[in-house]
Amino acid sequence: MDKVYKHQNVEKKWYSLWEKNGYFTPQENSKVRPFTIIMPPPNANGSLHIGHAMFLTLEDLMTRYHRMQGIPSLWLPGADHAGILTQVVFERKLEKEEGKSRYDLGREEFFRRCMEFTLSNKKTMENQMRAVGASCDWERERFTLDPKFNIPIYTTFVNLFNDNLIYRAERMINWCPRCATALSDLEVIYREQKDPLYYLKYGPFVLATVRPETKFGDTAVAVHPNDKRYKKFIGQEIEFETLLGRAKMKVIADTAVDMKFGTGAVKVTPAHDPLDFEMGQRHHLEIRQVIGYDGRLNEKAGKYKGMKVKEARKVVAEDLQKLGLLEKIDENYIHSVSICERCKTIVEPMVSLQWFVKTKPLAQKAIAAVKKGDIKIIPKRFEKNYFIWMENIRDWCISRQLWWGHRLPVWYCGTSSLSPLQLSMNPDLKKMKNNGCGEIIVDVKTPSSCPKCGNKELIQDPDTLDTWFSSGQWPYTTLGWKQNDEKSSRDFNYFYPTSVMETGYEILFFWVARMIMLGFYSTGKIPFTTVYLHGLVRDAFGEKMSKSKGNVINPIDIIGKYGADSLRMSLVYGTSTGSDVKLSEGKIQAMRNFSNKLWNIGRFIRMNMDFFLQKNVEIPKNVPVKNLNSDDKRILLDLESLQKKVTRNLDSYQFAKAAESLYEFIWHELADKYIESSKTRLRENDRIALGILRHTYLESLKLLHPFMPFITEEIRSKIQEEEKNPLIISKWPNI
RNA sequence: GGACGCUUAGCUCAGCUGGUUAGAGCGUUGCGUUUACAUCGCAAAUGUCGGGGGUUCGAAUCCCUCAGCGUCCACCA
Repeated sequence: MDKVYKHQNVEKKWYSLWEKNGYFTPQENSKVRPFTIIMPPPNANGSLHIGHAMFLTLEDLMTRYHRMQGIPSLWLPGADHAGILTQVVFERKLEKEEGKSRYDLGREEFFRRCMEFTLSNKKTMENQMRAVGASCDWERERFTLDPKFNIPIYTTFVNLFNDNLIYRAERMINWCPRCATALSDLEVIYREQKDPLYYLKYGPFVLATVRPETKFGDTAVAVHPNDKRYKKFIGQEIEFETLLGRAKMKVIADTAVDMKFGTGAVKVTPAHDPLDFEMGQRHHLEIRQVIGYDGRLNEKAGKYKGMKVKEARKVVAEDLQKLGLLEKIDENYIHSVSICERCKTIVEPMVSLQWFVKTKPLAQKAIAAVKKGDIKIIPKRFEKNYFIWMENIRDWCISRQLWWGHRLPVWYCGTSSLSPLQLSMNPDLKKMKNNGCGEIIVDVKTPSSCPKCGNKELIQDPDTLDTWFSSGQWPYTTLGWKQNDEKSSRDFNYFYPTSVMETGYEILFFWVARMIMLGFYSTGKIPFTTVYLHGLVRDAFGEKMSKSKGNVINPIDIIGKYGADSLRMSLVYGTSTGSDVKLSEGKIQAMRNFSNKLWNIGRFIRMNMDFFLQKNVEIPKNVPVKNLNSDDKRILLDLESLQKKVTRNLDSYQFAKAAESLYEFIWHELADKYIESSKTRLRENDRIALGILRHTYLESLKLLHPFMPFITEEIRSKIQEEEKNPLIISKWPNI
């Protein structure tokens, strides 16, 4: 054995041995309830980052622990096509490397290239997951955009539609002009910034707005019904000067108006503001769209047509000033603007015909499942977040004008049913002659003809589904729901509902909440019984890791330098559930040192075993029961309490505590104390000392194996030749 | 605006249901190489446990309050 542990020589060797021997594939046993984790599928548009290493470590740890307990344990790996994110990443790459846009390639070619890109990333990531030591069942590996998932995903869509839980409607949505798609509320983030607040003269009123460029879409002025200042105007029509000549506008009263803000009177632009849209609905106001989907003003803005929003804002304000219609500007107004989560472009609220999931009825059951305790969220404090969000949930816009994703299972008979947006974005469809009756067909299978008029030339909705609509069904689609083959239904019946959903707290709403809603809806069962949430991995100073800050710790580099075991241990040790983890190279080094300590204990034992062999002293295979001295008794007692502690901690998801106890025991009890005190005894060929030492060490290796699988496997093979089974399938101590 | 979390040694954090001199790792300082390991061992130093108030025989630990930091949610023109 080398003086220093060299992970480079051992990690690959053990991984391929485990994989080749099929240890990752559970042996089904109808008498035992399995342990199942569905891996949160990493987005296949880059390579493995430290966040992935985090969940891989935790999930592997749980899987290995249960596997060693003799429970059929399935950890099902996968990859996510990650709709909008991958499209954005790939579009950037295309622009950078070839100077092309997606429109240059055309839809089919773009999809094909994007698939090529995704599959190649996916392959890289799979090997990187192997390097971390992930003992997942590759035979059951899944990919969200695999065509075989079309049927289950479409089935859910069709069922929801038939139950009136999916509907198509013209609603206010978030529009990203850069990505050219609608976004759900969750895909929008807010950024605080300072913008001028303009006070505009509207006849007898002065109105405050940050968006003078939308004034061409104004269809009313609103005041609070109790506002004494404006009471006399309510219900009247005022006439006043504008940039495009004289205009008339109704004055409405609505309680949504805050009397204390600005002048207490507000311009109402139903087409471009969510609050105004709602007011518009209540007062039956015209929705006058003045900003196009390209982020530019349209013909309704007269001479300002074609200007981008930002430019128009400036010019309009200047022109208003010239005409004396601008009373004042508050330059220090701070408010939050909504931006696209993926490309950081400012999002335009727009009224658009899209598809929505009616979430309230789905949320009720999902809330109840957690309230009743059928699903447990760890740490518990996140339950409150979950409840608050679920109780205030809004309908979910699931149609995207992207090319990368699942097409909607919706067909139109003729072009008349397509939305104006879809027609403008798809020139081919616009060119088509409208030769249908307008029927809308929602079906799992592509319909051959219109059931109403028999037309055979149906048009599939060009939109794609929100990526979370498919990943929200991940726990049951991966296990073969609606796959109609024997193995799939066996898997579904045996492994579903799954045991633990382990993921980052940042996707509790995006993903976990939707899985609970859709899982319940589609299968009538909860998708998992426990949700375990881990924190974000940050740098040593608590800063978020990012390429621009240069503080990124790349797990693959770390594995090359210190080994996967050190990385894994450093992601578990000294952390607390659901809290962010601070990681530094120093911490990883500390764990590498621990690996080396562990290695040298093994080396010390091996060395003594060799001395015994040379001297023809029999090496004890079992723990001697007689003639134990106080050191022996003490270490055995400590070992027993360690076994209990680690088991208890793992059962209660206290992984850090388990790791810390192991570290403490192995280094400071076994190495520092027991080994030191046994040295003289070993020199005198004391078989008891070697027997206890070896036994204690081998038992510790078992307990440590889920945390540090490679080194434990390697050392055990060196000091326990008589055992043919590797540690990965060894028996966890019965306590 | 609402919710949640954090504030304990130079740094990163344990201290759960209140009870002897407040702990660990890293770092610092001193000493050390006998059958493993210098990626090591032994030893030492360092804290009015964010401020204030309360409950209690007793509080880092429970309650109230203030402050700072962080995160999430929300349609503040």
